[in-house]
Amino acid sequence: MRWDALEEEPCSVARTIGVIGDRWTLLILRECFLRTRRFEGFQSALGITRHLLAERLKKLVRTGILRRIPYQESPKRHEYILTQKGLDLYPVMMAIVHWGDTHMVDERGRPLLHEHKKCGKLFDPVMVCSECGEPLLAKEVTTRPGPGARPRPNRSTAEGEAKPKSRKQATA
Amino acid sequence: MRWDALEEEPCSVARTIGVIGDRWTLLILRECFLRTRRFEGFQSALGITRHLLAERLKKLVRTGILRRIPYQESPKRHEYILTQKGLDLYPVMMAIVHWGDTHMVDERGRPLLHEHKKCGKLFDPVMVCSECGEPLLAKEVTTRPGPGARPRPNRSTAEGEAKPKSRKQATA
DNA sequence: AGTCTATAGTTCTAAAATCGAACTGTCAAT
DNA sequence: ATTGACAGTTCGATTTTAGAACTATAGACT
Repeated sequence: MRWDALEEEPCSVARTIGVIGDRWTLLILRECFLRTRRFEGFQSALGITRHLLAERLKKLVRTGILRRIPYQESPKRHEYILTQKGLDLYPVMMAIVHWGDTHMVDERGRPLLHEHKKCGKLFDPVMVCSECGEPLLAKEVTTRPGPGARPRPNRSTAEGEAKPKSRKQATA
Repeated sequence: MRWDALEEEPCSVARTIGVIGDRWTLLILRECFLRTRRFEGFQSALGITRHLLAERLKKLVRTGILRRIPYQESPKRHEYILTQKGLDLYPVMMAIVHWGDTHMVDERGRPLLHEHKKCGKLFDPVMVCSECGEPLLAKEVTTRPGPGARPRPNRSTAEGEAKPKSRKQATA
């Protein structure tokens, strides 16, 4: 599977990953949400090589996540600003932050706290159901094919109720 | 920046990305949430090389996201099951799915719909504030250093109010 | 006994991506 | 004339990934 093929898969996860699913891109987006806007700002904050940074920024502009806006003439200089499409990645970022806060912090605790201007409190992000407002748990959700569904490539026999014709079952 | 260094950064995004922030790992996790559990199942669903799949599964087990559980003896065979830590990645997955559903679908529409067993309806995932329950928007959130904060490496002069000593301002 | 299939890997070489460092170019300030 | 800020580009060396073949165990089939 080549990586430009990802964007044509009939799967919203695969398509999204095709655009933002690499390490540097995600870190660049973190910086965007922390208000970094300029080449040097990204470079010094991340330690990314200039070569890759230039390439990733180009891709983010090409995919409509960032906009490249001039902030001065002579010499021409540009800032990279999140578009609405880019801002819509906020839940992805917050979900990542929150998982890290929950499972990856060291003894010092969280490096960053978030305050919701609307209610004035420090908060955690919670993923809820748009219909009933309850927090979402993986076990309480089922999926079904949507209008854009296509048959998945062979998942063969590896799935399901594990019917190994007559092998000794593990006791776990 | 080497990649094992990511997990020691004082940033929950960086640490999380150090664990799940590559393309194959995210796709493997998608499969996990779609109930794939076995080596062959992942391999045929994803088209990943067996070499990389083995490596990524090992890492996911090592980081406590998957558990490797025997399901038969002779020959020994194992399934890869999400731990609670892994299940907690559900909001990350759903945020990615939802962004893809919003910004990356083709004319056919969504490939997959989600039903919430609790309320019985098809839903979208919404990220809300744990304190007031309102949907979270990037612009309505401010950050402050938490107990685990450490000074960030030089973000130098690239930030802030863009005070180019006296250069011609762009008109944008 | 020999062969086939299922499953879960490991090994190897070639191709692609990334790193690290240096280099280019514009313009203001000194 | 030189230096510094900024935004890249170029290039050889290193690391990762792709793609294919190979190993191993054991039941089923002939």
